[in-house]
Amino acid sequence: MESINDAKLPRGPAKKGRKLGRAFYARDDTLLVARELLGKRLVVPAADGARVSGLIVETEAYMGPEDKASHAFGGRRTGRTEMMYARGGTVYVYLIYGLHHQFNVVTGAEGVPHAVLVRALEPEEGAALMRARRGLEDVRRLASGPGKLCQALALDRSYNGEDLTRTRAWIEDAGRRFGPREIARGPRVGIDYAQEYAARPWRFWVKGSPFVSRKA
DNA sequence: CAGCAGATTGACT
DNA sequence: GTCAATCTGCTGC
Repeated sequence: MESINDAKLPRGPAKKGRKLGRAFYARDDTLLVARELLGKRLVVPAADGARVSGLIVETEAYMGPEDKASHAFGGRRTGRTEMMYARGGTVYVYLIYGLHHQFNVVTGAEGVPHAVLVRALEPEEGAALMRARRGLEDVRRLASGPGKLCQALALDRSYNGEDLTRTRAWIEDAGRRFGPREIARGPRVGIDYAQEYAARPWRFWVKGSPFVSRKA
């Protein structure tokens, strides 16, 4: 039986501006995908076709059904979490605290409920539109949190189930590569209830970036 | 800067 | 009814 993880990534150096393909997301090492998403560019075209984008500077890995912090812990399947079981490269967006959206990238093979939460962006294209949507000027605060970046890029539940290899939203190589010394890792945010999983260092961020949701 | 209340929907960890 | 992968605006140091 052929595994989806046998899929090969494009050989040679990653090409700047190239949209990431299925093979990037479909790997079963979700922690690796979370790390490698740092420095990639999340792009969401606006209604007029203008690009609104930012470099990913902070991510978190969620790995159900083992991970007590995951919505898919214990194999839970509900209307909300169903998309976590889709194949890698699928978008999982949900509403939290009744008002904030959270943008996740599903990883692994279909049936494996792993995902990476994108927690912060360094704004690039469309900063003016982001400022208007966020109602503030400071570029460091436009997308420095999972709820903030969804507001800045106008990501809502209509993106749930979207395919990142298509055109409604995607992630592309930005020609940025961070080595181990440029990446920090630590416990995930807001999951104190997750017992032994609360301390797992499954949050990754670009060391020293002023665009992350928190420095430590 | 820290601490906290409030907003408000989905799931029951 | 309670709490959640959050954020803002307020109070008070």
